[in-house]
Amino acid sequence: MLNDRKTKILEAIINDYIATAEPIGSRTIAKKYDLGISSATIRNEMSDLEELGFIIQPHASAGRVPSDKGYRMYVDNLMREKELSQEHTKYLRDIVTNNINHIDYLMEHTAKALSLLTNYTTIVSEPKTKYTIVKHIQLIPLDENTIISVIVTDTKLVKNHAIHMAQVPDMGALHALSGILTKYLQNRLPGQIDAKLMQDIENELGEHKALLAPIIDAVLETIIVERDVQVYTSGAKNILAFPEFSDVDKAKAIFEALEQKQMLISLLGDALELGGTPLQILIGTENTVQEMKNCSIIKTTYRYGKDSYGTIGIIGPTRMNYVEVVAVLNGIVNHISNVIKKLSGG
Amino acid sequence: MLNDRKTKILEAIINDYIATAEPIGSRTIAKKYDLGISSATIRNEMSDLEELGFIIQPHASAGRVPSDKGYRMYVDNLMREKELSQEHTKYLRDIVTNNINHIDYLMEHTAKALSLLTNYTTIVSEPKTKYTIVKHIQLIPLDENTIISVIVTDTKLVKNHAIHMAQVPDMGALHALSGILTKYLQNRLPGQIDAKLMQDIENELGEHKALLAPIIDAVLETIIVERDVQVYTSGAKNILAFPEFSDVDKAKAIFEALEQKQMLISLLGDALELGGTPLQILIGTENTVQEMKNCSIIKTTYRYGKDSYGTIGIIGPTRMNYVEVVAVLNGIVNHISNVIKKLSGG
DNA sequence: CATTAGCACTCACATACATCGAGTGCTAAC
DNA sequence: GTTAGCACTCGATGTATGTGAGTGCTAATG
Repeated sequence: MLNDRKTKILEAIINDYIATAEPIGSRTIAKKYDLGISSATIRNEMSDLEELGFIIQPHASAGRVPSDKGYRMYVDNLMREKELSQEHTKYLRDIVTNNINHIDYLMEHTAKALSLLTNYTTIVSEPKTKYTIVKHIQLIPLDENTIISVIVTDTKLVKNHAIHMAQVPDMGALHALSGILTKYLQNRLPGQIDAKLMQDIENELGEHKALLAPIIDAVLETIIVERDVQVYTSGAKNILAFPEFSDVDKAKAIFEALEQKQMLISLLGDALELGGTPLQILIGTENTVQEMKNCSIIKTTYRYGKDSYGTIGIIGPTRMNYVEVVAVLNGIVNHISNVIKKLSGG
Repeated sequence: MLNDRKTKILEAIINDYIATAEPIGSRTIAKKYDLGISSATIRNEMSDLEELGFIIQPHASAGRVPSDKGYRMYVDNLMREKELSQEHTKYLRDIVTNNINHIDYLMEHTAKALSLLTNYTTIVSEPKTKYTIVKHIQLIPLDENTIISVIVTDTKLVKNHAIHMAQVPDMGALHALSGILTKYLQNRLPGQIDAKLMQDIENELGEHKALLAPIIDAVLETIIVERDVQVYTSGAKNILAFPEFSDVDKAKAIFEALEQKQMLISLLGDALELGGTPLQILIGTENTVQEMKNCSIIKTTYRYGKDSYGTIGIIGPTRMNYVEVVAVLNGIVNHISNVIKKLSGG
């Protein structure tokens, strides 16, 4: 651990660098922060801090810049948590309450709001449960040769598929078929849909057994959630505002990464496994994505109903405003969890 | 109209500039294109072309660059349409056939495919009809105090809303209620939902009349399509690859514009009114968005079922490859219309 | 008389070089 | 242990100069 004075100096460097993106020199610290010591003393301390790996000198005659290790120290020990302002709290709560019933709107607006408040890039992943199960299947006629299958899961996920056929059964038959399908497929895990079950359904469907295959496909597609975890991104353009990405090539690398859904998913990590753990901060090379080695990501999981978790992450340069982002993230996650709890009773 | 030689020179300048983004000089043309005239003659002709406004000299000792008027001439008179390669045709057709039943996947994958093929930015707007009408309303129980309302429209749009209540009616009641709601609200335009109709429904709903308000809200939200025209964007990062945007500030301006949904919608225009018209090309300042004055947009409408149209636009620098983009756009639009026609028989 | 060779001229861009200043490390004095 | 002082480093900035692609104009040419 560092002595008090070194700590203060490191903190000063980090705060200044977060604000200005310019290397900080000893004289600047001496003038700006009233530590009661001269620039020469600060120079000595900075030399030590560099030897310890907390700060880096970009070139011989420049000031110092925090290293990943420096930020890590800051985040773990120096940073004080901040309360979100009343105004922002209200803003986020309104977003959540207005959109809580539409998971897609909620995610879209949440992502947008967070990137607006923080001026960084936000990614949000759809909530998932370990095992999604079907609660209800409904067949709805659309026209002479199309029916829509609507599948509702326990996670309020509603998926619909169009099924084309020569002649659509009448309303009554469709309703009966919906009942049969729901009865057999309700509460099943994918592994439990076996040949015997299929045979049973087919028998009961009778003349309409041609419907079975497309429905089963639709059900499997719906409950095997990995199939399409939605990820929402917002505020990618904010990247361009930071001097560290004023080189177009660097900016381009980040943008390419951000358009790769698979990369985003792995960056956010598995919300289910992270479910319980608190907010996480990955600094620079601590995340494994090569293109993101100059970025930090702060992420946390939110609870959206029983056993259902999603992840929200905010990406910015390593010199991002950790305090602010942590406050905003904690705020939004609490709002979502609270509103959901109030609605569903747990 | 220009004489043959001027035309050839203008064409050479435009082709070269599209390929290289560098101003073209008279010597370059003389060497590269075998026009049988010397650079001096070309200089004279270029001087005329500049006077006529088709090309511009960025500064006194530079070559020439096409003006918006030059591109307009090229697009209207010089450009030859190109067939899309077999490989790309197949690629696009597969995208369409694999996703045709999921309008959201279709749009997402179409946008992605187009930006991949063209290396420009793609925006796609959801198909709409002038008047969306409700075909079916279904209430589905989710848990003790939540039901899901599923609203299916004639455009295969399926929207769902969660409705929270103290005590959810049983399955049978929900089914009956679905029938009543469908009966009254089916085939209505928003303007036709008046006080009298509401009263009729309320009477028939009896003890469940508390359901009416949220359902009506959901229906209105669904059929008043302006409420949320979805717009999908893909390949924004491609902007960064063009030297005309190597200045980060210019790139940033474009990105900000691209994140404004309202701007995109107005840029694409009203698909319904454009429905019949062929592909459109807006060059540079011909579009009204200030930030896009160095960009061209090529857009066209696709037909997604009866009276249902959406728009696809591709945005690039004014020196974009018009020939290629036109071929790709015509290709995808035909695929979508054809597949839809085959499926729905009209 | 349209075309072209030739030439002086222009101007963005690159290169070289001097200067400046923020910042450092080291030493010696306090 | 702290600090004043100083020589030193090196990126950034400014200035001069050269280079080359490109032009417009003029006079010669078939």
